[in-house]
Amino acid sequence: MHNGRRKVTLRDLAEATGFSVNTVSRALRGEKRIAPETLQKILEAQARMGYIHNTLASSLRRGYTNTIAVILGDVSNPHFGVMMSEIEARARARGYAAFLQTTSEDEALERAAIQSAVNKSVDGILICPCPQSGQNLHTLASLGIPFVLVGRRSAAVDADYVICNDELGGWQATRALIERGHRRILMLQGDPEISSARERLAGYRRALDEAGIEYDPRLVREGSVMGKDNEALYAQILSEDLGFTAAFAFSDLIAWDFWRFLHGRGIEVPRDLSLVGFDNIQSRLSIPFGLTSIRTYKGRMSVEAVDLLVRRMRGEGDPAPARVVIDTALAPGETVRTV
Amino acid sequence: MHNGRRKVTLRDLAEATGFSVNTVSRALRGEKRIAPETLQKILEAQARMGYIHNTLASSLRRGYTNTIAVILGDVSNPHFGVMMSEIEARARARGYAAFLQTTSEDEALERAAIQSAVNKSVDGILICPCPQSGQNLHTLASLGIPFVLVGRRSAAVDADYVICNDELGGWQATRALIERGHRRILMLQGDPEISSARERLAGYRRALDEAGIEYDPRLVREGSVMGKDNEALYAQILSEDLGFTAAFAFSDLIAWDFWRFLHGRGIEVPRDLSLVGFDNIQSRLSIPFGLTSIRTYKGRMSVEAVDLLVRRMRGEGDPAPARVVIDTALAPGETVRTV
DNA sequence: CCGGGGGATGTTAACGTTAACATCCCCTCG
DNA sequence: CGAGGGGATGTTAACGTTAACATCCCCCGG
Repeated sequence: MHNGRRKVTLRDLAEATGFSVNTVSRALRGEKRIAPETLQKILEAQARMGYIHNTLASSLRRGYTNTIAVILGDVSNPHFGVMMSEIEARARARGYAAFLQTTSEDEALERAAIQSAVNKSVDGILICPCPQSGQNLHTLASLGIPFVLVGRRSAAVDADYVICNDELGGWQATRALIERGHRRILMLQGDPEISSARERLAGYRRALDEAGIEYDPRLVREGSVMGKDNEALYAQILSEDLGFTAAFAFSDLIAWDFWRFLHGRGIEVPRDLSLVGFDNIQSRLSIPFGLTSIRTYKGRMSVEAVDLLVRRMRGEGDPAPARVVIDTALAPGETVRTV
Repeated sequence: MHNGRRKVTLRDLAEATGFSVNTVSRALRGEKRIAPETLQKILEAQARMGYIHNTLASSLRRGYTNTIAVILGDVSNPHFGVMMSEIEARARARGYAAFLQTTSEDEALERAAIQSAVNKSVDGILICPCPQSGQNLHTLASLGIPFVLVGRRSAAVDADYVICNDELGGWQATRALIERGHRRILMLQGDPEISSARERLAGYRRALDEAGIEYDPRLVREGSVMGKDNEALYAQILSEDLGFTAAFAFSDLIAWDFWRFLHGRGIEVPRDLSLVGFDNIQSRLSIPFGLTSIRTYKGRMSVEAVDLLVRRMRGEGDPAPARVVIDTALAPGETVRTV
């Protein structure tokens, strides 16, 4: 039992073993030119004295940290929770620690998160940009630190990105409803400031076009990405008598919110309204009454994003921005009814 | 636009403005004894040259990092996702960055996570100990770095903890079933190596006792905490003809797994079996067919845990270990049927 | 027998910041 | 008018590690 009073440093080990600080450092890092018995003495002293390597000092001297920052909106959303989990695992496998920062989809918090990551000298950043993040990304790009956009892209910077095929997903969701006879489909679009919201809408429109259904802009409604405080919006929508028989929500979270709201008004899913979400966050939670959704391959996206970032940090690979788009798939559930 | 070629340091600012490094440092930190025009010149140079404060060097010199590590099993579980989100927000409000590390409920990964956190000189640690983590906690305690257990406690160390009242939760869940006429209640206990599993079982037994129902150990089954690979267990349980009409699962995640398994065997919830989970992860996802569960107050737990840790890091407060237990509540759902 | 090569270790400086201490100057008060 | 005080700034060393370079010694080959 050590009385954690003062930290044990390389110098302490050096004094205890009679070797120089440098020799101790090299021994602990596993360099070759060390006599076996020297190594043994040093390792023994390390264990006995409870030496702990100081990554701060090491990183300062070496100039890199083997750490990446992961900047996401909100890990309380299982979609991001799973993404974080997968990213962390992949990063660890590639020798990097992953540092989570959350933005609550707020531009100022995102700016602070980037700032903090850069201050900490992370070697690279994975970021799912929040709405209005153009300036932040612009700043980030000017810093010269490698970064990869995950889940959303941005017109503000010509940067690497790894996203799912949102246009396809939007098409698949809408198509699933059209095939069951729906022709007036509400779209809870989320925030059109983010690319995935715009592209899912594009897929929605393409599906309508292909089916010869006229696009009605009154059926497309914007809302907050995190789904907070959307009740007024839902009430407004119901009051307008738009005649829709189905809804496609930007995310499962928003779909649940809407579902709960409808239930409170006596409107049942799928009896009175069919519903499709996005992200398939119930992949693990899947239950017999599951929400029909669009599956995104979070594991593949995470691996691609981490590996791409690792290549950038190492200066390997094609210098042109990589654009990785991973197709989505329909995740059948029980919330779509034939009309 | 700067060509991020080389980092701009205090020395560069000093040379550019003609002041000493120390003056620049003090100016940027907002110390008082700085002439207004000096401050202005320095701030201008900072903006112009794109100076970025190096937290590594600063922390090394100052001896603290204003960072805490949060060590959890698995953020892909919304329960932990929400906890992380709440902890991060509270930590930020108290002036600390929160660093997430995940263990996958594995003792070796937990050890690595603690090691990594300590290497990074975090000022404190919040940890939800995995099964078999006794030795890890013991090591951690010997290091003298402040830490607080969150969500689970441990017999291995007499440390601060903030947990929910698992015994009460277990009682509430079981009681809810008993009140609806159930007398043979399966308990999917999870891993009895963790305190919450043991205490929820204690609550289960107390509820049975109070109702005069005999305890049948065959109805209590252990399983993996993360719920992975429990299918064989579920099959085994069904094959035993135990005559239970209800089940109480260690967590919502395990409840969902079991539910899905049952559905695959043609057994419907709640028609054929009533089901109660724990954690109420659907608080946000709540739907008309929601799982009956036990609500844990994750926001309060997070605030208590962070605030307690902050007190420890500052050396304030009662030196005796704090034991914070926050009561749970029944979260009514649709998965309990009267028999 | 001597030069050279290479393995083992030591010496020194540097990473970028901060804190303690020193200095300088000007203004005020006795 | 001189001592003293305090504001503004500079000098120096240190945080703990690592890398470049230097040194020493032993052994081998010519």
